[in-house]
Amino acid sequence: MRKMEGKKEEIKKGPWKAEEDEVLINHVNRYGPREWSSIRSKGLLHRTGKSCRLRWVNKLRPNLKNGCKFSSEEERTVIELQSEFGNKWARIATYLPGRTDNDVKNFWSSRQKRLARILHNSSDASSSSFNTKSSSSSHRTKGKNVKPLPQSFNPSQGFGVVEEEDITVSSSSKIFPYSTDDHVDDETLRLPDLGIKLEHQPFAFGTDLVLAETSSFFSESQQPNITFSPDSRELLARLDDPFYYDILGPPDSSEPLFALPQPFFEPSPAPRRCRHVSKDDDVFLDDFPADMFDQVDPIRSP
DNA sequence: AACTAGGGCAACCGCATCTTC
DNA sequence: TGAAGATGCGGTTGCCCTAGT
Repeated sequence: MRKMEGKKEEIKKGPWKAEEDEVLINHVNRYGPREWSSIRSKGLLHRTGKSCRLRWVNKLRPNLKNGCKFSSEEERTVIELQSEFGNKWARIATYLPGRTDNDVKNFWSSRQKRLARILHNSSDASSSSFNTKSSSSSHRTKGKNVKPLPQSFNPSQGFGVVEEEDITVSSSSKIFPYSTDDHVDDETLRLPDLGIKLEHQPFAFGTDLVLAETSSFFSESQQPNITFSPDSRELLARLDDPFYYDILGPPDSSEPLFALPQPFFEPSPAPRRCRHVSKDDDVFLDDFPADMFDQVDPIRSP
């Protein structure tokens, strides 16, 4: 702050120029990746030390995979590690050579946004068929011409509200507000269309568990055409393990669960519990595994 | 061709932690 | 031992590009 007392120090912000990069690289070559603040104090650049460090770490460091999309292997790694560590991007990035914490963070953020949009559209679509058995064609919508989701449903009608401390998610949570006789449309997102029965299953469960529940929930005539990826099948096989559900801990446990052996879809160290369904869609998304749709193969159109 | 929504990405901000004096 | 500065990290913002309408 003392520096600010004299002439007003001009700190440059915004995109980096090639000349600035060159200066920064030269500095690192000479002194190593440290003493970032000295870059400004020496008058080499009018950037803060933080800015210099960030530029080096995210763009100029050798062996970075700049402009290269995440491979499926990297995606899987991120998903698994995120479920294990939570949003510890720097830590996760150490498992991904050539990737920075910013890369991982951006990747995850994009993914979350995509999921949120999908869920939102799906939720909207569902509301248009609420209590309207003949309205199955409205599932075809992709976020258009849909009514807002009712804030509360009658569980007896196949809908319901997840109350605070309520660990039972019936088929009627806001996430899956579908009546079992809703038509499963091939153009809409599969999962929420399935009328899923999710009793005693916190939101943290992944798609595969959900689908496993689903398969026993539908009558034979209602069985949707679901295909499973090899990974999904593997996970489904784990359902035979009687202790598998226990990894989530007791429903009212306030202890974090991440210390326990985890499958790869435990997204947050926060205790998994169903929260009150808010009007704000984003709230429930926080409790949702972002990779919930990843292992669902598309349903073939008839 | 113009407009819009969504995705990807770079960079900034605020806070936490570490290091140095 | 405490204060100040440096560094690290996660969240957020804003810009640009592209595809769809």
